[in-house]
Formats: sequence, structure tokens, C-alpha cells
Amino acid sequence: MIDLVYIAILKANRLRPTTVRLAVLSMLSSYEEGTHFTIEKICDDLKGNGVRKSIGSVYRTLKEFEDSGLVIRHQFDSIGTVYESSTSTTHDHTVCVACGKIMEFYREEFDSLRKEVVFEAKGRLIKHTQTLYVVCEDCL
Amino acid sequence: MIDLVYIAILKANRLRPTTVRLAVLSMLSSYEEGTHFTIEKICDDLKGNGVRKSIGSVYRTLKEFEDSGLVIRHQFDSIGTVYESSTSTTHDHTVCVACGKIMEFYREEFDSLRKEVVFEAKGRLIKHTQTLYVVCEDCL
DNA sequence: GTTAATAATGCAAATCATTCGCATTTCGAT
DNA sequence: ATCGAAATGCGAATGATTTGCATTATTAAC
Repeated sequence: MIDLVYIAILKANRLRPTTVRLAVLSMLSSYEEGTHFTIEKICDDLKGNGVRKSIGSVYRTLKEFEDSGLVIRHQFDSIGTVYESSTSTTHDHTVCVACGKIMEFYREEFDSLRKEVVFEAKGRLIKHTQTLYVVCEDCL
Repeated sequence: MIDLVYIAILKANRLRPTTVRLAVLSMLSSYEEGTHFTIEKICDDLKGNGVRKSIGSVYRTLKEFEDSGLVIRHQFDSIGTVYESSTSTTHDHTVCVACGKIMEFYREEFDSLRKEVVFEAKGRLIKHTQTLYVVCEDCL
């Protein structure tokens, strides 16, 4: 994809198209959809492409991207912090406690139930997290 | 409650009944059911009772209690790490993003759905977390 | 009850991920 | 091209948690 697209994305989120943001954004879109990545991985991958950016700036950038809704941050037990590019579809995760593999699942019924719970509590739902810690098929 | 009971609980979990463990266990059972507390709070409360224990030991103790299933640890966004005494009923949480209040909810349907998801994935469910970040009734 | 082996404790230092301060550089509206 | 605002790199600071180790407590065997 060409820079113009990334520049447009950044501008749409009121973020100046700077070298760090463009580099990170371009790296993110090189990842397969549904990939879960760490800050470390981004930095390493950038380095692998000859693009050396300070880890502090990458932290700042990911936080901006999170605030803008471009990425979602997850904190999984015993795995730590990972990000994924945000897509239109909400989904929850399974994490294998044996091999660490992260997978996604979606069942509309969960959303309905969550809405009911929040409605009954007279609150407003902002976001949710649901993670199933499992031993995956391969590890059983 | 008398020490003998705490001693029995600890022994049942293959933990020597030491001063730190007894102090923490007794403090935990002084909390109302469903209370969510931090390591800090435990230490402060102990201090308030004239019982000074090193925070390192309290960390160790809570980890042991977690391993034994006596307490459950949660990591909530923007709230951090809190514990609660474990009860027989599983439940999930709502966290108010405005005031930080933590509440519990339970709907059997969630458990059924989770089992289905894991069954379909041919895995084994170890545990799960589900948190609804909301603006609570009081903060709306 | 003493004793010897084992485990727990306190303390401070170490770790680890993340944030921050600030001097320097880049951006973008004029 | 210019100037103020925002972004960057760097290393230092932070905060929560863990760890090493010397000291103390606990337990099981006598």
C-alpha cells in the first residue's frame, strides 16, 4: 500500500503523518489479519527492514493508535500485553495455557447477553473483554 | 474466627500455618464477601491492626493463595491488579470506567456458551475472564 | 523437649515493562 | 522561508512485582 493511504488514515484520526507513525502503520498492515503482536515485535520487524525507531516512540504511537481505535490492546494472563489491528467485527479470544496460542471466536449470543446484563444494571457498555484460557486441540 | 480454622484451611492446602499466612487469611475473611482488594490494602489494613508484614511476603502469600485457589486475581484495565476471596460461584465483572467501581454478575447462559465454544474448538477450558467496562448507573 | 532439616521471612537489590523529561528535530500553517 | 507547535530519541525515572540471601520459624524425628 502506498504512503498516501496511511497519511489519510492518520489525518482522519488527527495524527500528523510522521515517520514513526507511518512506519508503524505500514508494519501493522503487513501483518496478516488477526495477528497479535507485541511492541517488541514491531520494533524488531522495523529494525529488520532497516527502520530503527526508539521503543519509547513506538510505545507512544501504539497508545495513540489505541486511543484512535486503530488497534486494540489486550492483556492476557501469563502472556502479557499484545495488540491487534482493529477490525469491524468484535471478537473474544481463547489463549492456550500450554502453548500460548491466541485464537479468536465470535458468537452473537454473547453480545446479546452482555447487552442484557448492562441494561439490567442501568449502565452504558463501553467495551468488554472475554478470554477463555484453554488447552488447545494441539496440546491435548 | 479462631486461628484453628485458618490453620486447618492452610494445612488443607499444604501450606504451613505461619504468621504471615495466618495474618493475611484472617484479614481476607474480615472483608465482606465480594470485596476486591489490592496487596497494598492488605498491608495497610494489617498495619492498621498493628501487624507489620513485609510487602514481599504478602506478594508471595497471595501468589500461594492464588495457586491454592483461595483467592482469584484480576487485572482490570486502568485499575490494575485486584484480588477477591474465591467462592464457589463463578461470576464475571463490570468495571465502571468513570468511578472504578467493580461489580459482579452471573448468567448461566454465558457458561453454556463458553462450553460450546471450547467444545467446538476441541479444547479443554481451564478458566475464563469476562469484564464489561461500563459507565455505571450512578455515573450516567 | 531438643535437634536437625526444611521452609518462611524481611529486607534490599534486581527486574521488567512502561512512562517521562528534555534537548533536538520535524511539521505545517502562514 | 519562517516560526510555533508537535514529535522524536535518549536515557533516566517509575511502579509493580520478584528474587537472593542471611536470619528466623516450623516441623518431624528422636
